[in-house]
Amino acid sequence: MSVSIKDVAREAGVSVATVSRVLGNGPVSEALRKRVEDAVRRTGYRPNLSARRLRSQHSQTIGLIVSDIRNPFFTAVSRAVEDAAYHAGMRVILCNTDENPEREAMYLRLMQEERVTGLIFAPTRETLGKLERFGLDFPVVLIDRGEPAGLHDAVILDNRQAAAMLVDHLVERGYRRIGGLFGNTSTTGAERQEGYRAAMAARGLEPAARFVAPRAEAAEAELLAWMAAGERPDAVVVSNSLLLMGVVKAVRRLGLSIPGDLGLAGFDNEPWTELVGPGLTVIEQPVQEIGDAAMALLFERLDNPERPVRKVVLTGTCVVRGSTRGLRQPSPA
Amino acid sequence: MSVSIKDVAREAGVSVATVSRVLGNGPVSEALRKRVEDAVRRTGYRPNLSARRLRSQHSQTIGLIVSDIRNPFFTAVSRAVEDAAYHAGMRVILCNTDENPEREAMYLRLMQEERVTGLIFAPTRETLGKLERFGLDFPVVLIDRGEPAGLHDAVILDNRQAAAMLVDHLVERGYRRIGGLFGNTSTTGAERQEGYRAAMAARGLEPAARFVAPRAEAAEAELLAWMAAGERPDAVVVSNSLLLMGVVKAVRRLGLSIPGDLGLAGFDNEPWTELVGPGLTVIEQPVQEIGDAAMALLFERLDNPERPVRKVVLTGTCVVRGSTRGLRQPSPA
DNA sequence: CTGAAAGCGCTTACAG
DNA sequence: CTGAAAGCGCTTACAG
Repeated sequence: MSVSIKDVAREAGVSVATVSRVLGNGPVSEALRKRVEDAVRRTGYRPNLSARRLRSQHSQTIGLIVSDIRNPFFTAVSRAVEDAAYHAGMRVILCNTDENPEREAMYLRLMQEERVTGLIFAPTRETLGKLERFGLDFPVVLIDRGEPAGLHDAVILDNRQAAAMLVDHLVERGYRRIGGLFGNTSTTGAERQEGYRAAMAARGLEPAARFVAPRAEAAEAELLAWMAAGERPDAVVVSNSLLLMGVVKAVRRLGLSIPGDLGLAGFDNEPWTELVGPGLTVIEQPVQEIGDAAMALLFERLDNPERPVRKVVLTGTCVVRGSTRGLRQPSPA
Repeated sequence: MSVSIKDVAREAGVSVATVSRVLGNGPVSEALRKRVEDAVRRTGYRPNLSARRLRSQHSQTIGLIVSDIRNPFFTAVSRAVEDAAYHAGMRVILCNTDENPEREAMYLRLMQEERVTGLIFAPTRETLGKLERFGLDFPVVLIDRGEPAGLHDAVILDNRQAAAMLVDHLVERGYRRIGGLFGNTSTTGAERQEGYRAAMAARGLEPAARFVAPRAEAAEAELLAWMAAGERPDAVVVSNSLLLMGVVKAVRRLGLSIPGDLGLAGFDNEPWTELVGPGLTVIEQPVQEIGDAAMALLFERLDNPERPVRKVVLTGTCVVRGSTRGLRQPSPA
């Protein structure tokens, strides 16, 4: 079919070993190197990566398994990972699980069949709990969700502190009945709920946390139900941007004004959060650093498989916008 | 290192050929099949895909090269492609070019080295013009940008008609000085500009088209400059969602109201377009169908390399929202 | 149905 | 610096 290293060798009048050395920067005389390079050009030769990987036993491949690349947090992280990978001459296999444990299992098997060099993985709680059973024989770095185990290197945000920041900010702006809406599949949602709860307790306020599936429609429905019930919150903390979008939709349908009728603060500084209503107050994660740190941990682990497990905890930034400006002043009676 | 087919054969007391047949659904007696399956379980064997691909000469791999997976149009298309691919037992290699011809060239070479079964590609105009020089020996289906050549199968939107729809809609809503802002690297931008221009001419209106790099910041800067100049448009047609975002930012900075001071209509029905201001009027592309059609063209081409080149042209839908509701009525003098 | 053997396209000690 | 040869882990005619 396509031209192989043998064809190039014949064309250049050298052995295949010499061709291989030219391609791999081995020691070759200038004269032969020139002849081989010409032959490569004439034949349009392209090395067969499957053969190279098989023979060299190096896949030069990093696996990256996330819940959904459409989540801008993962989009940004994946770009950082890819950049670092290509810098190191490696490729990246990207997989979306939609938080589905069956898909996670399928992709973990794929990673083994591809003989990946290492894996960067944002698992569901369920899969995280039984990760050891997969018998992975390559290093794994967890991102976004590292709790509670200490079996793998991990890069995570201080989710409790970040959620608490949002609560503290809302309290300072005069909100008191602050509800919390969290995703129910990841450890991230659980940790943010803990930070929310702790901050509320520290202020002597009554927490009101709800959990939903990580989809905008679920958040929208939940908020509609919530506002229809008796105990309306005057502000809501939301644990990710998908849910945040659903909340904004619900607020629109109800004809409520932000921040006058409802304060709103959430996670992830996506481009659109600046453009919606008065702008949404959000926690910005250091996505570039998260991707960089994950790759750094992976390479260090490859260098030294025996080094103790390490967890890198990064801190988010609170980007304050109009959505938390304060409640509408009640008109004098 | 890891367990190979030989280890499984030894463990099961059969030949490697039999193990291979069990894995590949070849003809094997029930008794041996059972022994092999047990041995696979005990050893935790996972086939080596590099070896399988090399020997079988089937990579079972589809290449997908797009400008930026963060562009929700490509995100949606890629999900459709991946679903179809996994249905056919194939994997997908996804590459982002950022509309950079050098990256496109690099990835085209990679596709050859991976010996992909076929490629789905959204090229820049520059690369499209010299695609033949790469000597690709696998079928290519172009998406999003197929003009002008007829050398490859392609799935495209009727961009001229879609842009004309937006112009017609704006005219019906009373806008007259309708500007157009287009991306300058893809054929898509060029075609939408043609549709815009034709529709304006048909209405006897003066077109005012501007081209910018496909980034939000470029669109923002361009619109700021535009509104500062003498001839202000009363509405703008924008050729993609990245630019649309930049335009919204500029409008906010200028303190203009949509649709009262400026009508706004663009491309791609992303979730956030519903949430910004009064909602943005956009063209929705049939993304699922585009992905499906591309995969169908690819498989048909693999079945029959000799069939004539085919181009599938799909039509967009105009989703009308508040951003084109009409100009503010001038207050009576 | 089953096994022995060849070979996919490379890389890499091993000699020279 | 260079080449002949072995072998990575599979699949697939070829016999039986």
